[in-house]
Amino acid sequence: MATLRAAGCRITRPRLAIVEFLAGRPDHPSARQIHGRLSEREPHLSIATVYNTLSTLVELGLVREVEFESADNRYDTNLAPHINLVCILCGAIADLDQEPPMSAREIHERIGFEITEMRMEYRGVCAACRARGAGGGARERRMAR
Amino acid sequence: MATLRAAGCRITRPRLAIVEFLAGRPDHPSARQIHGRLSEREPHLSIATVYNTLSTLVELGLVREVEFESADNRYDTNLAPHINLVCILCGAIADLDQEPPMSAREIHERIGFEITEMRMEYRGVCAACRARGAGGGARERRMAR
DNA sequence: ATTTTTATTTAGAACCGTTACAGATAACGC
DNA sequence: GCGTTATCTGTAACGGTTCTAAATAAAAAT
Repeated sequence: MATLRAAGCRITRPRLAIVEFLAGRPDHPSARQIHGRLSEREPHLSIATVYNTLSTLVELGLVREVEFESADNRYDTNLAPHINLVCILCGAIADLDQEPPMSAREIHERIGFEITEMRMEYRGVCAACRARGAGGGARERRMAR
Repeated sequence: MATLRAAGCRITRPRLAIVEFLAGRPDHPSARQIHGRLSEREPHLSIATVYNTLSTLVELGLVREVEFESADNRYDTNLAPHINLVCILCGAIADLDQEPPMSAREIHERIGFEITEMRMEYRGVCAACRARGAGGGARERRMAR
């Protein structure tokens, strides 16, 4: 919020709602999820505003946009290096703090590629879904998308 | 090709063209790139056929579909664990063989998450683009998408 | 306080990669 | 060759995201 103000952004009702919503969640909600949830108390909130706000948050470095296969983009407030554990059954995304397997500096020295962003993603079945006895049928997998 | 036949798939002209095209490329072409290139000699090749064929190749485990941010999906014939180096200027994608930072077994033991797929992606500027003196302007970056 | 400025919001259309569909085509088994 | 049916083609539909123009409201100026 302070960062927004410092950047010369106006503090508006939709922005407050979206930032508050993001602050209270450890998972990685999608634009659609944010819009769906907030619509209950902000009936006129436009999906375009959600995208606009997320985009300024990304520009300010407060949030990271992450694209997943066959699913909506997710918005991640954990900016430290970590692995995204994506459950292919329920769609939940959890973080696992972990350094990347090769540092940006090492890659730069070895092949001259200059890293600006690193990402690690593991897909599979989360503990909850396994406990629930979900065998991993195609139907459930489709549902999670 | 043998795998296709073994799976009971018919060997058709479009399939031959697409498999041959993929075999001769170390990069990760997108469906659109494949279609664009092959259209020169196969003028009636439909984009739908490219997607269909890629999808069966993925099912047979011959190719991996990889989704990238702000870009078409790419189809990767390197099935070993590796890092994808994505150039944000020219869009090139290179592989860097590298074991993942934490094994599937270790994650399973620690938090009960069962891995089916791992992915590592580093984004940045490739050596060629840096040599070319591309400062990294917003215009070039937009072009690469 | 009121007015002015202009960033932001809204609703809806446009966009674009991908997928679904229906009819036409052509591999493969006989 | 012939028939069966998987596959292909062209096009429409889909869905998440982005764009646009008009309306609104936050902050600055008066």
